[in-house]
Amino acid sequence: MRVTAKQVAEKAGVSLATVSRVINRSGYVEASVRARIEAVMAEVGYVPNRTAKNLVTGRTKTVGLIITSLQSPYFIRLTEGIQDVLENKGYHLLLCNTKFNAKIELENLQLLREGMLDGVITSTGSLTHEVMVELIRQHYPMVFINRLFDEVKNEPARAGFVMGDLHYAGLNVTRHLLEQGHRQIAVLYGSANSTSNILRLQGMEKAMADYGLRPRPELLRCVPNPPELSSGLDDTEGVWAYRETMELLQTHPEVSAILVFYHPMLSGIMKALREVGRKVPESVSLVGFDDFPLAPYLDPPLTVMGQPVYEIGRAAARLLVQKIEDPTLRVAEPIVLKPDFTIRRSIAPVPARYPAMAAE
Amino acid sequence: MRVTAKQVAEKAGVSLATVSRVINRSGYVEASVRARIEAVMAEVGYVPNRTAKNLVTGRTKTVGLIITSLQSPYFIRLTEGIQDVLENKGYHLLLCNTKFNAKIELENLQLLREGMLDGVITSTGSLTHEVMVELIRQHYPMVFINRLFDEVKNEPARAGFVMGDLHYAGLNVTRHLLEQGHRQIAVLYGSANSTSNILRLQGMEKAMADYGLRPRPELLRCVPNPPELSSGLDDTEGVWAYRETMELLQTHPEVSAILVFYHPMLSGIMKALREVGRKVPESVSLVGFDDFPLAPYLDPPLTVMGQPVYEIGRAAARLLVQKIEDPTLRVAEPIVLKPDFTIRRSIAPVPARYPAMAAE
DNA sequence: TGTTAATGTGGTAGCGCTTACATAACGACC
DNA sequence: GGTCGTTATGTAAGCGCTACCACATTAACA
Repeated sequence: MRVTAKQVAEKAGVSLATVSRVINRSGYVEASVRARIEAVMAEVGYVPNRTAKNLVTGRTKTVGLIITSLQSPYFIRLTEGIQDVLENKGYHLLLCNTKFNAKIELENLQLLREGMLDGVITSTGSLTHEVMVELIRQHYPMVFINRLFDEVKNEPARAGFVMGDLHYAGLNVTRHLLEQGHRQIAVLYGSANSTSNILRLQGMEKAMADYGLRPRPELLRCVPNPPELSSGLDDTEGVWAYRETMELLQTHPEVSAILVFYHPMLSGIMKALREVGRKVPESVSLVGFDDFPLAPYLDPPLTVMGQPVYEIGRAAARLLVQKIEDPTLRVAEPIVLKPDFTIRRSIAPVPARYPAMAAE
Repeated sequence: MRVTAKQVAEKAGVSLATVSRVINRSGYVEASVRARIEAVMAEVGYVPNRTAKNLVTGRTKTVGLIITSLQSPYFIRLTEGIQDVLENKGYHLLLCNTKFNAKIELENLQLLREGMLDGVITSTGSLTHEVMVELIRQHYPMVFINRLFDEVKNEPARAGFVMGDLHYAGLNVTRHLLEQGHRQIAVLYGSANSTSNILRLQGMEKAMADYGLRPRPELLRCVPNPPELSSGLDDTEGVWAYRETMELLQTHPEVSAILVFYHPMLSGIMKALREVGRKVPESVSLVGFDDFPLAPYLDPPLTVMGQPVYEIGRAAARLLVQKIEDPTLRVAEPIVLKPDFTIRRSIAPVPARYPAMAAE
């Protein structure tokens, strides 16, 4: 039924080894023999079995990418960067979309242990922290995006790290808002305890500290637990964000600016703002993190603090492939890329008629 | 170094077969023996090798998804639907983003032949038509989204088809515009000769025919050739769409409505409209195909003709898994799902002051 | 002529697992 | 007591390929 290399060998009157050499262009094969074998392969429609090859080489030329959502332009652009690199290095991408569900994430990490993946790139939060540390210690090729592991900082490992300078990002956005008179700054983020959000929040704290202020914990809102989220509903994250924003605005109408750390929440936030009649930017300023093509065409055009996401993706993929192909390569310093601030119309100074927003 | 099932067997004092039975929960194993084996597995940190299993079973529990872009909310939502189903059936997703590059598409289809994929779902255009037909004839499990193959219509095959009713979609949008007085309707689409675009255009033709009109070919604009596109540039499709739209508006200022078949073009189109001072919807109406969370928050809120994309994805994945697991299952009628029209503010009647737009 | 290196080909041992198939013990049942 | 079905375990034949080693031939050069 399916033709094997052995059958090709018999039909061409050569050994299996020679056929293998032709397939992989390895070793020496006389031109005429190669031609004969290739003719036979074409004639019988031979296709090599990749699974068998994977078994004997111990490689699959496949890497896993673990993200939490496909609705975020950040993950999308990241994926594009990664894929563009993988593609021209001959690797394939197995996509795992966790929707903040640790079980799904663990199942896909298991594929790394099971030898189905040569390596993994993760850009998720802290749900599977211990397992990650364990895998790093076992020297599996992994690259983490916007995430660090203090536990293994000084251990030899094949793990790599690529980051945007998120502390700087949080600091700059906050400073910009403070300069415009904002004091009641709210944050909506997707994942508690994720390195990226922690860094951004620390940047924010720093900027506020420079003004002798501190963020108000009740204005920092996070995504709910996974089971609630992964419902397959259209715009799940938006629906949640809508509820959270409504609650926020009703209990804290003094909020004068909102930082959106996680873009899938944007639709819900804007819906809530509309419903309660808070115009952007006249009555509330809005800043997104990470730019996307339609940001300039929103109403109003969205100001964003962006990372060079595509480049981050490329760097991550390059690093991972390096680490896969050279097992001796050990951890280097994290690769850090600078963010860029794109100011559009969704930010405005605090209006004088709302003193509560400027109150400290 | 890595522990194998054989080593586990030795250490537990049983045969390899029994270990395999424990791993797969197949056949009979005495409770005490099972416990002993499991204890050994835990002790030595045994992880089964998936590649070896794949080789002997001839299955990988992995399916490929081929799309043309990640920047389209259509593909994103489709992917989510597919993944949600695959996940709970224990399958994994290998993602192939072709960016209209036939070479990339072919390489990934090859994985199907090579046994690395159990099946494939495609949602792309016509670049690899012959190969698809060949694969269908060879009874590989495949599901096509918004695409039909007349050549194999009456042949037994494992191929499946899932579609939105795109003819109906094109017809309805066009009719709606005609009713508002529009006559010079332009279309910007991503892929020439793709079944979905052909169906939408046929729907459009039908609607116009009802008015005694026909679409003007010079107003129907398609994406350029692949090499031009796949540049890794930020918002590649948008940049192209910008150029195309500028050209369109300059040579045909009488255009009063634009249908956008491919969402990644939207940013470029809106940029062009802004630059030439064509306000939406006052001086030009805009309709997108397929809804997305931020559509209501664009300026102006975008009217869209949407498909139930998530459901299409789910149906496709279910069908594919069925066909993988039951090789005798043969082609059924295409699954067709109805679209839904969401009218927002980006459409308006043709203004009386622009007679050219209403001219036939 | 002998020595060495380069070229070309075959044999075959696995990679780590699943899966017949064989075997055997044990009740149950007539 | 013989036949059967059920439970439980082992033996071994591969799945289709790569990669190592052995061997043969030729070319190159002192």
